[in-house]
Amino acid sequence: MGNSRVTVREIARLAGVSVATVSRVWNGTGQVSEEMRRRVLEAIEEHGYRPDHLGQALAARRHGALGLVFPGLSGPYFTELIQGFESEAVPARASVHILCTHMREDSDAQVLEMARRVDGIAVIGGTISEPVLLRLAEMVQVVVLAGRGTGTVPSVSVDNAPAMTRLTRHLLVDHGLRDLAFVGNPDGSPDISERWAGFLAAHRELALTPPAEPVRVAMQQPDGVLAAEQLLRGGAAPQAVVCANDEIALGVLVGALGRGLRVPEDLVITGFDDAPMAALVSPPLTTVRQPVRDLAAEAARLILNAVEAPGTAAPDSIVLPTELVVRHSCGCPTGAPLGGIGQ
Amino acid sequence: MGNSRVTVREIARLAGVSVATVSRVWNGTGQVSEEMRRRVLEAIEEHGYRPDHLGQALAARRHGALGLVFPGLSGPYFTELIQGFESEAVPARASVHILCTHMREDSDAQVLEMARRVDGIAVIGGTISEPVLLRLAEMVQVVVLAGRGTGTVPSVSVDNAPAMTRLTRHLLVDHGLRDLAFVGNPDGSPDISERWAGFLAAHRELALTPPAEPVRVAMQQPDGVLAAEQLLRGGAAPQAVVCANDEIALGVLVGALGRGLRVPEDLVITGFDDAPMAALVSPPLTTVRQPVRDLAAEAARLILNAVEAPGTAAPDSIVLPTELVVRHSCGCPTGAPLGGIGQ
DNA sequence: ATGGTGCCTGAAACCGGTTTCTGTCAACCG
DNA sequence: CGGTTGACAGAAACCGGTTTCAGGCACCAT
Repeated sequence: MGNSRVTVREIARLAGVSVATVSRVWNGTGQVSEEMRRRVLEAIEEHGYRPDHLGQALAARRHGALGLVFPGLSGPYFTELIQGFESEAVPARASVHILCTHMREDSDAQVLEMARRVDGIAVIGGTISEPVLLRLAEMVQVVVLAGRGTGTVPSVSVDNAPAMTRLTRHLLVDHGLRDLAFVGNPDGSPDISERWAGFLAAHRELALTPPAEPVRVAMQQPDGVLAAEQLLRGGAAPQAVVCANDEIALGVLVGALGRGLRVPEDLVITGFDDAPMAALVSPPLTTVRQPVRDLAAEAARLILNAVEAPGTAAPDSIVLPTELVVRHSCGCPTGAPLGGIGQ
Repeated sequence: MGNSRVTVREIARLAGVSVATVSRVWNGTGQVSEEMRRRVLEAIEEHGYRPDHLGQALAARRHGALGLVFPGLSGPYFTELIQGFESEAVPARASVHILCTHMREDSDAQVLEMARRVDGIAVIGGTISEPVLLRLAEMVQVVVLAGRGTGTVPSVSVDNAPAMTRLTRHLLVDHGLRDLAFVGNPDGSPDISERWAGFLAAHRELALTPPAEPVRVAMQQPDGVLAAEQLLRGGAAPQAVVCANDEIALGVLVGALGRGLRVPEDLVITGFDDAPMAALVSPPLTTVRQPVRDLAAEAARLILNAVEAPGTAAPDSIVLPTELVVRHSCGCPTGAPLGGIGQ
């Protein structure tokens, strides 16, 4: 019945065997006679013995745990990341530790503290400084998630820049728009930085002048509403608002509709992520689909493999593909065929 | 320089002292002469020694970790929970493990597995069955978060039913509405169950007939869109849609606006949570504010205290207050004073 | 009878810390 | 001078597992 206080030695005593035998029976390693096995299993059963995780971990010099470090938790993007990460970790019997740095100044210490408790860590790009990242990497296996790695540190990310270039080109070329705004803070994360770069690149390749500055706001829906107010306040509203993610886009959409604008007739809006809501709002959102769950799952797999086979060279960085999803908010007719659009 | 491979005994050897002294110096316990302290600190500094967490935890018989168990991760509610929980755990030097059961059938085993790795667990109400909850409680400190406890298991929740009764009464009495629909699955979680109960109670106390059945959908924005389609499809649309949370409400709002309805003129919509977006949509959402972060922080505190002082009797269950937030989506004029409304 | 071979088993070492317990030594007191 | 006290240091036990290593034993071939 009872459970947590009973140890191997206790079980060994009760079964009249050595602790080695108990361990062998429990783990199914080595050779154990049928008689011994029966006696041990009986004692285990009767006292509800389960080996202490700390003891096991100490002996194995492995924590059986993976860490995930965020700047802060917000929106479907991060929840998807967590779940993708978990979907790989849990079957591998690794628990998932999470840490939100919130950009606190003691967050470096906290990340290093986490490193003492896990076998590997996935860090969301832009969350911690490079020196700390490197120190981390000499303690545990590290992967940068949604960002660029650093020499020894591999990364998993998506092809943000090309995707954003395709999307922007679609607006500039196929819809003939000229006055685009970009909403999102490129300094906030590598993802955004690359999307901003892709946005600029599309302008450059067409010899058009992009806006000098993005509208720098955070990544959540309310921030989009804020951005909409800022953009639509003066008379000089842009023709299109290219948003760094869907959440911002949904916020901008709410803000625009709230001011009586028609989308896409009066204002074109695009997002990034293809969040579940993107397809459901009116008008449905033109966006870029990225495999967020896969991204995190891939990161977890990378870490688990490296932990499993420590000798192996640091794995290469991985870039997952994205997909342009054209809906109605860019001005395309609803249900437009996707073929042949934007290159 | 190096770090992770160096142990107490190594440092002891290098400093020419015993391991006991190294431990005393590091922890600042006991009496150590200035000379010894200096030698030890020098060796520690030079080799970048940090005590192994597993060794410490094993000796202390404490993991220094807390667990958080979810059905699945979705929306701002859960991210707020995580962050509230973390805000208490991290300063207490406890790491946070998370587990999404996704209602998998092996989730019981996974929760029990988690119990071997943490000092205490907060379980979101309705996530695991009562027998498992009780088994869990004999292994570690357990708190039910947003749900009712079970005898020995304390809980932290909000006054869902009274709050929903107040909100419903506001619609029935102050706005004279008669045909209300409830969107949300009462079997999905104790929270929703209580809100549905509160909704029914308001009807009962006014001798009115509530709808026989709620519209059973999940808790995210897309589900609200779905519910809107379902409710508004036939000619028999209700006068008001009372949603189990803000996310559903925002989805219903999007769905309703998409069908050309005016809110609140043609359809009244209310939510629950007071999520950030609630105040920003048009019309702003009438809802109930609940202290989600505090809820989780309180749960973490409960666990930490219990772990700190194991002798103490199981703490009482805690019910945090909520607040009715009247905005425009219920039909009240924008910026209406809150005083004197709904009791 | 002797030696070799495999199968089982348990004592002991190990993982990396903390803590108790014993003992030394100097200072202080009568 | 002998005895008490207190500060300090280290040996060893402990936390709860796993794994190595050596030995006992049965069986078989020579």
